Amino acid sequence: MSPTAQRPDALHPGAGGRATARPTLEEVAALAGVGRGTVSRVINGSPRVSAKAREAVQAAIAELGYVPNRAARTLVTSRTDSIALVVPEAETRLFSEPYFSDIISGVSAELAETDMQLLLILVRNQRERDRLSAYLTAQRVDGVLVVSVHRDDPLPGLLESLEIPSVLAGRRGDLEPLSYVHADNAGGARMAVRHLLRRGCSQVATLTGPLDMEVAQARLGGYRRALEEAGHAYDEALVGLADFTEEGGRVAMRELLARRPELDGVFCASDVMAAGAMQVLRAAGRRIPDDVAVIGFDDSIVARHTDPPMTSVRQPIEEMGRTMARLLLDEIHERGRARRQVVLATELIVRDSA
Amino acid sequence: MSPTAQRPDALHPGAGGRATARPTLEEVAALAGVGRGTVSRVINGSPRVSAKAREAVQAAIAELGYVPNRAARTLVTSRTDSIALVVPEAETRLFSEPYFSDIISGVSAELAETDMQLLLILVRNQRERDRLSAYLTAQRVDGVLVVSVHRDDPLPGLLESLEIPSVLAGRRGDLEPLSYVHADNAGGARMAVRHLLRRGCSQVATLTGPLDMEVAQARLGGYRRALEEAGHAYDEALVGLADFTEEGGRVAMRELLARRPELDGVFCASDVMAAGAMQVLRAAGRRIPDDVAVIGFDDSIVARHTDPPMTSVRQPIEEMGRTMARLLLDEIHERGRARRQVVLATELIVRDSA
DNA sequence: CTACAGTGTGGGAGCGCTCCCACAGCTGGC
DNA sequence: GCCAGCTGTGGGAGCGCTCCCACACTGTAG
Repeated sequence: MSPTAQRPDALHPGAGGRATARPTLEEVAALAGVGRGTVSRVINGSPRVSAKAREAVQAAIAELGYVPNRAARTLVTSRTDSIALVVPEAETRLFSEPYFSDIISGVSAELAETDMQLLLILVRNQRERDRLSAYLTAQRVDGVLVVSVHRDDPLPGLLESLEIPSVLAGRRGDLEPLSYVHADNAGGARMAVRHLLRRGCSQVATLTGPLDMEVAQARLGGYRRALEEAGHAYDEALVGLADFTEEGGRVAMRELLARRPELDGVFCASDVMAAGAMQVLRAAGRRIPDDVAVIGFDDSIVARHTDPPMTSVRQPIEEMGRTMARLLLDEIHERGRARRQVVLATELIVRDSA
Repeated sequence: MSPTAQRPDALHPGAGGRATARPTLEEVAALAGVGRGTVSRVINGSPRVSAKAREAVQAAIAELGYVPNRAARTLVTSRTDSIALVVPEAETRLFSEPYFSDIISGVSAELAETDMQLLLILVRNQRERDRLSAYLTAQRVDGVLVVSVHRDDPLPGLLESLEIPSVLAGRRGDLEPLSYVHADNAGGARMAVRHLLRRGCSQVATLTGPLDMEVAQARLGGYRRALEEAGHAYDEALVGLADFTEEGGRVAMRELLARRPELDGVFCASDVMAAGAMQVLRAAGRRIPDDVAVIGFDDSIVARHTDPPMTSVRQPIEEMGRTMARLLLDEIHERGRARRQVVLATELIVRDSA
């Protein structure tokens, strides 16, 4: 709420040549020769309207080009018919490209069947976080989708206490109380590492994401699991802590190479990290995949353009978006039902880098 | 407006354990010992309130955790304090990655200073186009931003006739009546082609975008201009019609190579097309840049990951987003003012492909 | 015939705000 | 002492809907 200069043109109410005032429900009723209640019933699909009245109303609506005023409806129903997709912006940068837009695609595909409108809200600093809190508190949406969650993010807690229907992409931990959809990160990582081992790699390293994110933890967990299953000892020196970014991948790869020059395989928890790692490896004179095999995660557009094209773990991102939307709609329509939690399968896309 | 089952839980009004009802302005007034008008004035930053009253009101607001009900405000002011960013989804796919999210970044950075909320609306088919029309007609936003426009897109026309403040990213043609922001596409293309010529290329081809888009036309125009300035004849056989996509780039490149095997430079109107073209060139045994120099457009993430890294024309996408938002806010606040049209400079980022 | 359920309907009340009119209190000039 | 001109204030009216009660009008049963 900015404290000043809210209405720069308060002197000219309705000025500016805005098109003629929109017809109201009252006018439709008058034209159709019925009462307001009947028009409302027709608009909202109530069955208790005679065919004759319904036709008269529909004709009047068509003639006047009537469109209901949502604010008025919201005021009385306190439904808004819109849901928010909240994106911690730092995240957008990291996951970059397709992840973000594929989620949106999926969500909006699912919403297409509905009257729900999708709102996008970016949050990248404290100021915007506060604005969001106010926004949510003002009940301006019927539900919230949150893309990617850090363990210490206050937002899910806020959503919980506000009792706003919400679905997370990913989760904070095993005991996530909110609904969520996520990919089988551990399984995908395990698959990737097994692929490397099967290929004959004996010194498999990994580049992780930020470990305050459950995704990153899960992928690291899958890596460990695959090694253990194959009887390899877990070697901390083979674990490079990074942050999902390309630059982070480069830095961590360099350190890894210094610590364990003999490594012959790297599982990276994101494609862009893998791309960074591949640059470093090539600069160090390693051939890919002959000297070092590399696998990424996400199967993003980057994976298809590296040299050589990158083997990567695909997660069904658009499907995740669809599922999130579906769960959220369920939760909105039947308040108080149990939380819903869905895990979707991942898949290894084999190209030339491993 | 779905005609059925609008209110699945009409039987349990207020059921579901939603948190206690939000306080209203009336309650704030009662607690502060003032009238509704005074509270409203405080909230809206009117100067005509005594310090004493203001403090009392602010204390009451804090105590009750009062947040104004936007629907009620919208109902009376017919301001919504939100603007829509409309994305023709097909477009998203093409421009893919950073373009889209950078625009959003810019817009939302500019909006951060404001009370305006950003809504994202995807339109990918006729059904969604209709929904959007209804949405806009219902005046649910104060203004509209449209990302990338085809010459025959009905949306700008609709915006014009609805007299909704709006700003386009790009334009339909020279005589665009709506406000717009776009990059200097012709200039960027010209720069790129001049770079190729200066490098010694004598047979410079181009891959275009879909020519029903002004962007594509402008980039082609810049290509022609640079050739003419250098005294080269315009050779239609060197122009490959494509569609901004990678696959389109591959196909067009193959045809180009068949028609003019002697070509030694290619200016591509998008990075992904350039990436596709590079694959085809390499498959045909041409070395890049030695045999054929390649330049892309957008300087997207793809450009940094091709082999060799791609020279590309950068447009200041985030800045475009900021500017669009700024123009739109201006237009919203001072209705009836002239349309605003801004062109931002492009820049050639030289890497190894040319 | 009256009683009674079941339909379809009209319209009052009210959602939570902003707008604006009326008015109280307080100067200061004549 | 009065009147004008300020401030600051309270609260009525009304934005365009939905909800729901009351009521007319069927028909069928008692």
